[in-house]
Amino acid sequence: MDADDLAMLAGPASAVAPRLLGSYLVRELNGRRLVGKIVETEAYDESDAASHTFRGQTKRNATMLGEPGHLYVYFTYGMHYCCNVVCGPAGYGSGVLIRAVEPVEGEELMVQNRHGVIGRNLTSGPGRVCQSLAIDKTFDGHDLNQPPISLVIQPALPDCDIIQATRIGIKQAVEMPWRFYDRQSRFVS
DNA sequence: CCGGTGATGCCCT
DNA sequence: GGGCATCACCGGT
Repeated sequence: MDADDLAMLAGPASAVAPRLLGSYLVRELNGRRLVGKIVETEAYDESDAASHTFRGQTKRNATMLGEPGHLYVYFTYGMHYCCNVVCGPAGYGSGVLIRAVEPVEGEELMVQNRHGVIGRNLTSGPGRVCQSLAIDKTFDGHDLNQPPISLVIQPALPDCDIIQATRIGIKQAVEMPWRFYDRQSRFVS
């Protein structure tokens, strides 16, 4: 990421979320590279009742109020990790949940991380993304400009390929249309 | 293909 | 002590 990319991430989550479609999440693991193309995202913002930051800063969500371009990882439902790209200015709690990626490189190792799951279910869903790329809470706060997890921004998808919809799995603010996915991808949750 | 449900642990109230 | 930004598995279609 260069200075322009970081400036983009400092913008509002609802603008960053569609902009991240088509970019790459790169994970270096055991000397190998795992690359996933981001194909589904959701925006979360402190003005938003579904967001972890809605009720202010806590020990769990502190990363989300930090510097844009870092990774916010949280644990949920007793067994899954989910990861977000922190966005917005420092001090403002917002981020973009990575809900699905498409394997681009290192698919065999992703399958191994997922205990043999193959096909669409390999990486379609936020818990699956983290498991396939071996991302856990130890990476909460990680700078996405540094190995072993980095974000490589690609050109924006054309508008005609971006579908906007309501978010999944939440009980608050269900009507906000802050989920975005790539129409061309079969790896959407 | 679809909906229901059990698993399971941490954070917040 | 309740609730959760989920997943895998099961059964019925």
